[in-house]
Amino acid sequence: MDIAELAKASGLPVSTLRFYEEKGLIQSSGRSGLRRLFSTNVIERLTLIALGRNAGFSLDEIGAMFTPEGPDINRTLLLAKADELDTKIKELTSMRDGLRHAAACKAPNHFECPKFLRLLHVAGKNRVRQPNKLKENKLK
Amino acid sequence: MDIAELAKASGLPVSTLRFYEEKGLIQSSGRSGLRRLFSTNVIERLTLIALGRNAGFSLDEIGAMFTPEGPDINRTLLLAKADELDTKIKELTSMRDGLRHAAACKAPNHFECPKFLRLLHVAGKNRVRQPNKLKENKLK
DNA sequence: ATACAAGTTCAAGTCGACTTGAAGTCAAGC
DNA sequence: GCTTGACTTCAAGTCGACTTGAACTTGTAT
Repeated sequence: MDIAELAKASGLPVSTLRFYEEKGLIQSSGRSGLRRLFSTNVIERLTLIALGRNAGFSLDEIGAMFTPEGPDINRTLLLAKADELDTKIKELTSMRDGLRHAAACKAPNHFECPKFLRLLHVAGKNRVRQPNKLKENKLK
Repeated sequence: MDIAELAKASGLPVSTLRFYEEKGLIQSSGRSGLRRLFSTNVIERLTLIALGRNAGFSLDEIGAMFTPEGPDINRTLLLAKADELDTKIKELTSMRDGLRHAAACKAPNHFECPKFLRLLHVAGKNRVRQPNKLKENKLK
């Protein structure tokens, strides 16, 4: 399929697809004239990239998980990333509970509520920078 | 306390603290000459900001959760954010399972493994941009 | 043959979240 | 009274992840 079809199928702008190809995250299976041709499996790959981004991994990190540079360097990396996710899941869970509690709490301000403060101190490590919202493109 | 102490206590660079103050995310309780003075409760606030960032919220979103602009606009917002987190937690969980499986799987490549593909398709929405790692500053 | 929509390249621009640099202020120690 | 070091402001720079624009090529449709 051509780049427009892939864009449609993946929900990503063509500019992003070209950008990802340049970065080596996906590859076109050939050209018809100038035009890139993609096989359908890149859709899966794009989904995986989206998942990784959503999980907070950078494009470079995602790229590293794809390419099997060594024998099982990759395997180790994947497990390390899975562990990172475990940590993050715990953090998000306390954050979520904290928000729910904050919304329900009677205390004049949350910093006076002991329950909130407890939640707040449970998490309190492993901070990661991460800005920028995607502007409305759903995959699938 | 002065800005250097706060930096030490929070693990954040002073440049970040000034930046956050400019953005209205924290406030100094006064000045001694030119120098900002902070009360210790900003540490809690900074922890909260860190948590929010880690959860994928932008500084503006975090700011919105703090300021009680209306009567219970805030409450609604907090609950909405909590729901976003629920979604994200589910996604991260499948991602984590996917990674663990991928690390263990015998299939020649993961796209040929049905279990992996199933996991892959379970999540597949709600993508969010988010780059940039923090360069080693632990809070607390 | 000719237009045109959709593809292409490459350079430059944008956005959020900070960081860095230049230039100035000021209390404390010599 | 002068240096020093920690603070200050304000403008500009950086980084990742894309997006946009200008200029060019090409396969179909008239």
